[in-house]
Amino acid sequence: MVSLKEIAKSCGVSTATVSKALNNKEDIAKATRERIQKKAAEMGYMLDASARALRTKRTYNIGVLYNDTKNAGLAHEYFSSILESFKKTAETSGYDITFITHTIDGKESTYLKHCEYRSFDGVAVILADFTDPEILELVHSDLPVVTIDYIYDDCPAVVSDNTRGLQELVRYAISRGHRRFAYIHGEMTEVTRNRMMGFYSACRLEGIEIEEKYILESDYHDIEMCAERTRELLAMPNVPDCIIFPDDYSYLGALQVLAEKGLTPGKDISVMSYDGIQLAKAIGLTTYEQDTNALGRIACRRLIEAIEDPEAIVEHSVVMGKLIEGRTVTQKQV
Amino acid sequence: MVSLKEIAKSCGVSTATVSKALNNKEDIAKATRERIQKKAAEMGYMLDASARALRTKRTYNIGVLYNDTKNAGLAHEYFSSILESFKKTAETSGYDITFITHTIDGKESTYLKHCEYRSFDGVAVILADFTDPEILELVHSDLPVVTIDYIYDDCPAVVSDNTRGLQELVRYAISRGHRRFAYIHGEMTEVTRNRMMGFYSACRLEGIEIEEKYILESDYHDIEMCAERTRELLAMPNVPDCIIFPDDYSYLGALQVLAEKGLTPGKDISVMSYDGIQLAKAIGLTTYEQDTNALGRIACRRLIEAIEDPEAIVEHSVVMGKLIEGRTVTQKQV
DNA sequence: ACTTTTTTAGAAAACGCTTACAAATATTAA
DNA sequence: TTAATATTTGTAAGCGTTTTCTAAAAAAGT
Repeated sequence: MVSLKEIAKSCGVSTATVSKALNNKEDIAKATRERIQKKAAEMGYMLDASARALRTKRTYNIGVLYNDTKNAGLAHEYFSSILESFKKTAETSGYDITFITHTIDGKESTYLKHCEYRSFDGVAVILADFTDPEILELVHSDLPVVTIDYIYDDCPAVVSDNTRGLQELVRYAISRGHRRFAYIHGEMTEVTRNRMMGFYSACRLEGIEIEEKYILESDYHDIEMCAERTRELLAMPNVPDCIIFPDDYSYLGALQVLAEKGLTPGKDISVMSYDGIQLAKAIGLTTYEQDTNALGRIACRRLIEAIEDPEAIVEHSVVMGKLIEGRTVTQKQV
Repeated sequence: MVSLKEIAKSCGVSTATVSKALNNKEDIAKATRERIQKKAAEMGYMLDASARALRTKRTYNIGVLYNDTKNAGLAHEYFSSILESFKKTAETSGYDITFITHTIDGKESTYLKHCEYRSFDGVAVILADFTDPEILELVHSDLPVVTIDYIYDDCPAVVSDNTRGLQELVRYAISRGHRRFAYIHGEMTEVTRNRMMGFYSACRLEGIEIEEKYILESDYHDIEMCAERTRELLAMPNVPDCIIFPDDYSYLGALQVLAEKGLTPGKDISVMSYDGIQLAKAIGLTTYEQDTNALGRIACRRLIEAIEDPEAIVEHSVVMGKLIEGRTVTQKQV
């Protein structure tokens, strides 16, 4: 490719001058600047990211980490949708996105090492086992890090208001006359704990008793397991009148089971879930939509702030979602 | 970070020697090599990718391009699932994945420029408007490129056997007694053309007449539009007995419409679609599963071949899918 | 013991860029 | 006009690697 040197030669100036001209530095005459920029464009000049990075210690490259081993990874719409919005925001700020792995040169390594190798300016941890020592190491390094849906005290985080989400769902169902809830929740992560807090507190506030047997653990994004739990639930003597599922996607498992039993959601039984992915809207599922767009955007902004101003105060942002009123919660007569 | 120089000092050798030792070059004594490697590990040395790239012109970084403006982008399970498998393969071969954009430094640019800027070793074009001049420019540059589901003569490609896929679907439905087909297909891309070829040829071979009015154009991944087309179809005087939809996801739109009309798929009417995403399996949809795993893996292998051996012959691989027999195609009495 | 060959290590340049500092030129002040 | 100041350009070093070529040391042949 054509380099600074060639432009310098062609313009009869030094490479320093060319560099300054192309970077719009102030200590260069306007006429020269323009002449050089024009020439550079003509010659099809393109900056070499490696060379600049080597010199400036800035890569304008952000590492994105996810290690959702168990389930869907990228295929999880929640994740991909956050990533998409993160990427867009990064793009307009001049940053690129590279996936973090823990292999370097085909050899096993650690996340942190990989980040050092690539000299990422910062890192976003989006969907991960936040107790993984390798991730802890990364988070506690001096690299700027932002986490999504998990809070470490010392680094910026963007979280969804999971507690409020479940509160709203429960209150909505109560307002439509439901009293006997079941909650099939996801695996016991921080997110789940928050949701359960919302669930219990809303019930208590409304004076509703929760029988423990109606609280079942499943997994996020796991259609099979969710189907199984639903089957268990429906086999109980006193079937609840409203079931809350871990997420929209896993609800698809339940959908089948309900059909088998001849139950129509929104008529014979009420169901709600969480996420608000497109699929949910398509099938009219009542759910709580996470604002993945905001999550990605804000996370990216926070990270870039942290990168560009190391003294920036660590902030934890909470992003509100909204109830999507589908057709799966019946209006009961009182 | 600790650099070659510091290891050199600490070991009392030159940086050249350290470099050779760490790269397992032959012209270094085994004892020194081991001593240096040990020391490097102790000191927590990590290679600097920028420096190496600057010197060697190899970044071990692959650019991935998708520009699915209209619809889902990353959220498309077909895409994310290919990407996931591509990424895994790249990882084990020592390559990282970075998204290609057409902004550099926050300013509009072109895909090709961005690739030059980042010095990608190669590029994968996965989901894109393959007629976009910017993409053509990229593909016809001298960068190694692999395309997925689209073939340019002069660069390696991995494609799904779309023609065969539709043939199998049609033949399956025919074997179960269907004769009156409707096909709501996606927008007119190469993929769609291939699928239609499969559709028409299978019908012809089985001596089945296709009425043009039963062939409707919709979009991939567009629930709304698919619902609308389905509605149109169901309003026709002679409702077809088997409808083929663009893809599993958009079928969700049809699902609603069918329910409205009181039609149960697999009982009152038969439906099939394409992709074989998890969702389809969950709801028992008869579909043709694309082997996204193989698509991603093979694409990555081809690309790395092209990168590492510029003389490698250009190969186009076709990946077979398989029919997923769900519960949405009835068995008719003859 | 002396040459020849092989093995091992180092010196130095280069990759493309930025930047502190010095130098040259133009502008203004006195 | 001359000195002081402001503006513009250039010099050169350095970022962390790799690599070619040279040199020294060790091993092998005579």
